[in-house]
Amino acid sequence: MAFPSINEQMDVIKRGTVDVLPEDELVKKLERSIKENKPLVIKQGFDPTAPDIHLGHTVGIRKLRQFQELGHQVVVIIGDYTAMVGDPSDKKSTRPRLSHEQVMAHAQTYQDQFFKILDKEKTRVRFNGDWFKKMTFEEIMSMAASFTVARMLERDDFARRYAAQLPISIHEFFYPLMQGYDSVEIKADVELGATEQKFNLVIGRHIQKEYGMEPQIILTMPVLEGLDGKQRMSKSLGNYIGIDEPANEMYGKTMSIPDELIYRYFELVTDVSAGELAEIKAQLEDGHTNPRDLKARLARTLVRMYHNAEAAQSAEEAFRNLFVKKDIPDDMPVFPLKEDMRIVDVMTAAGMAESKGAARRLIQGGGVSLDGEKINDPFYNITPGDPRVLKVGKRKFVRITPALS
RNA sequence: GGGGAGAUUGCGGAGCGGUCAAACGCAACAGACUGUAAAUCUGUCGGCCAAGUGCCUUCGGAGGUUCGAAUCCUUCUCUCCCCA
Repeated sequence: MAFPSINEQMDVIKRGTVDVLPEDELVKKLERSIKENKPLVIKQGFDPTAPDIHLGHTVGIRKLRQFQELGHQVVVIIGDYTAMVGDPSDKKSTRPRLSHEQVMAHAQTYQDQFFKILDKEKTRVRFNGDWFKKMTFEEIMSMAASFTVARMLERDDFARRYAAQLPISIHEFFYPLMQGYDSVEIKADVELGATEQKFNLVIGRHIQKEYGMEPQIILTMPVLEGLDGKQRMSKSLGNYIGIDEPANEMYGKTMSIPDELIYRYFELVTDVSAGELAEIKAQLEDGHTNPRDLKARLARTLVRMYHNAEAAQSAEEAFRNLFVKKDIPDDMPVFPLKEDMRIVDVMTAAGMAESKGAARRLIQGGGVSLDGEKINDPFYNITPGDPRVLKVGKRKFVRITPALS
């Protein structure tokens, strides 16, 4: 197999990348790979702590995909053992430890989703439990001996937690060591991770040296901000776009990102070419283009990537009808009504409000309408007559129909 | 091993015997304005009841004192700090 030239490879590798450390070593590795016609081993680890992959994860996965396209060997590590520790990076507290069963179940759904982006044939998947569960205590001690507490405490989050008098459990110190040891096991040439992973990635270099290996290159990718534009995209913060989400959801969520993120999303999570990227950037800055239109293009692009062109088209139409023309959506959940019910009861029963109190407050706050008419009376009675559309907030709709009994 | 401090409603953080479902800030939700963007302004922010000086659950867990406890006592669990 012929590899592209060093420059071509570096251009691809550096798109969107924050750090390549050290860059000259990477160039050397690439040179050697071309000379010996041998692919580099590219590693990225994933904690199967949450079962859904969202756009934030795809930043790294897509970089792996690019390496595959360049002809290199991608190894995805499922951190079944490390997940039981829980990565303390960027967390202010100890994560709950997961059971091995939970982890394995998550791992399966993870893999299904990986291959929406990665080429399955060209990907090796390894579980780090494969080697960790066989380790003797002696081996664990020698691994632990390769690193000092002082260096461990240099790490930002540990330092912060220590200073803030928050608990740090000993087992959390194992996380970076284990991740580093994974690189030893698979003889990684390059390890990819988010910027917050930098410390862990550097430890990988350190440990590889301890084990007499050539250290890996570390490549850090930015952490993608979520829908709120401030915090990292994450499932637990609820500000994410999942790659398995229905087309309309995906489109709508994309439209709600702040304008400042439009370019970043194009750069990090879509395939638009370098030329198009430059054009988008220019349009965002020229003051003539409505950022909304670029955002719509982003939304279409994403839906096309994870669904298809028709879905993108219809999601866009649905979005326009709903929010530009303020029509009601075509599809909405149906609530069968058997007998008269008060509106607050319907809202709670249909899952549109957490409690009757909350429903009442929504009504009093003017957030509820029935067939387009604002309802102000929390005791309003709905009768199972004609089908009616109940709207709560901006985007919760339910169609009330008489129950067929 | 010894001594000290602490655990409050999503988070931070007041409260230190009744007036506490618990100040304030953040987040969140709804409304106005918009481009389901941002910023700003307004309202809400434990649950239940046709809604009131109403009832129920909540201030780490379990007991106790008291007419009355987030507040006092005992004990347990967890955390942090200092000493060894």
